[in-house]
Amino acid sequence: MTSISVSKKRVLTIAYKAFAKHGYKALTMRSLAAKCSMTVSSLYHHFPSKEALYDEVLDDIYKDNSKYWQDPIESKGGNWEEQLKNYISNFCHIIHREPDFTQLMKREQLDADPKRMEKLAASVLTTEYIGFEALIKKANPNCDARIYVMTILGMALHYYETNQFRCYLPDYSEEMENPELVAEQITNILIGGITYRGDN
Amino acid sequence: MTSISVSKKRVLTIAYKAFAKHGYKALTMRSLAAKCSMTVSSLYHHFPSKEALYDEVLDDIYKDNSKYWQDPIESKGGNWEEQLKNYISNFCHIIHREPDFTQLMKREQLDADPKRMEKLAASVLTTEYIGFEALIKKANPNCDARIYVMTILGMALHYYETNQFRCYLPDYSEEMENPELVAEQITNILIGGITYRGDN
DNA sequence: CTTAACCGATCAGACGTTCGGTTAAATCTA
DNA sequence: TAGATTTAACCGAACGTCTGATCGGTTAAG
Repeated sequence: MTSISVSKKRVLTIAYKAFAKHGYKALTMRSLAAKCSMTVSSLYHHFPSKEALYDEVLDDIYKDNSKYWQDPIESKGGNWEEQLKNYISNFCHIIHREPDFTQLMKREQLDADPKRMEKLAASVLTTEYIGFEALIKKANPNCDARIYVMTILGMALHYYETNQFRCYLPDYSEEMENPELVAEQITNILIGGITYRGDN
Repeated sequence: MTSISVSKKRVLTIAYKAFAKHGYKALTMRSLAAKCSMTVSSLYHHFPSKEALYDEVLDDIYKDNSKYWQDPIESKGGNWEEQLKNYISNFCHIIHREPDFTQLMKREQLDADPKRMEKLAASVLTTEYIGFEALIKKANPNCDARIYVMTILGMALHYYETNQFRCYLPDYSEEMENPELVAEQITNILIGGITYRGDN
């Protein structure tokens, strides 16, 4: 079991960002090679094909990013309000810090290749999903937790997915990117609805 | 001022769905021509270039879809709870009915061309955005309405953006696609938080 | 002397685009 | 109204370029 070479790891890192930015089809092996300061043939020394390279990128980031979600909800104790607050705050910080991940996942969803969808669901989102669903059920055992989970995650995800064009909307300001602020607004809604005022 | 020809309109309709499904780069003029049952040269009779064709598609759907959002929030009267309920229900029905629109807009956001972002913000979302922001401010004058609007719209948008892979998650069922059900769950959260029970 | 890493040159096919036609309906003119 | 001319819609064949991929090398470390 030989460990992964340094330069191969470097290609994977650069390809990760490039695929996220341009998409699979729009990123060519030539432009990727240029970004890596090597030739196309060198890329093919490390990877048998463009698709295999892309798959390795996905495997890599699924492995890297799954650990973010492993932070167990129960670990810090507290009632469900505090656990929810921590969870949302953590979630907002991660997707704010890792825009490439969010972008690439969204491209995956749009292209919707069945095999890759299955992989995505199995590797990243089931652990993430199940833990958060349990928390929701604790807060409200009678709700449809499947729908609650997806819509709630969508609050943060969609918010940061629109950061490229949000600046064209009225009343934009820099502070709107602050994950702590966003997490607080979302948590307020989740705890008491849109009329809720955080300082009770 | 000659009106648009039938076959050109037909191309625009087919291209709309195809661009939404595959993205700009992945959809070739040859495959589009095949979908339209014509040759590539015939496409170039109607449009000067692929990019011009794509721009016309965008102009077309911006015009077509902006009327959906014109349904004024105030029109049906009622307090803010009822207006919110109507708004969310309408929103969920639209994005459930028009998956191509949601998909293409998401691709636009990912590619994030500045000029197209500006156009998107100006043509579709400002009217939509301003009306909904006013409703949010009516419900809670002290909240950060800019963040509330984006996160709340994200609940429905992200939910239906994930419909291609949601079926791989645990406990999936067909009824989860029903826009009336989804709208109800979202409205419950917005009115009273995740612990709220609709039947008060 | 094996091996990993890299390179330049090159391939076949796909790509956006152009060109010179053909057809049939619409419009104009005698 | 009959014939001439224009126009919109379409097509097949080709152009130059870009694309993913291959091949036969070179270099340097183990």
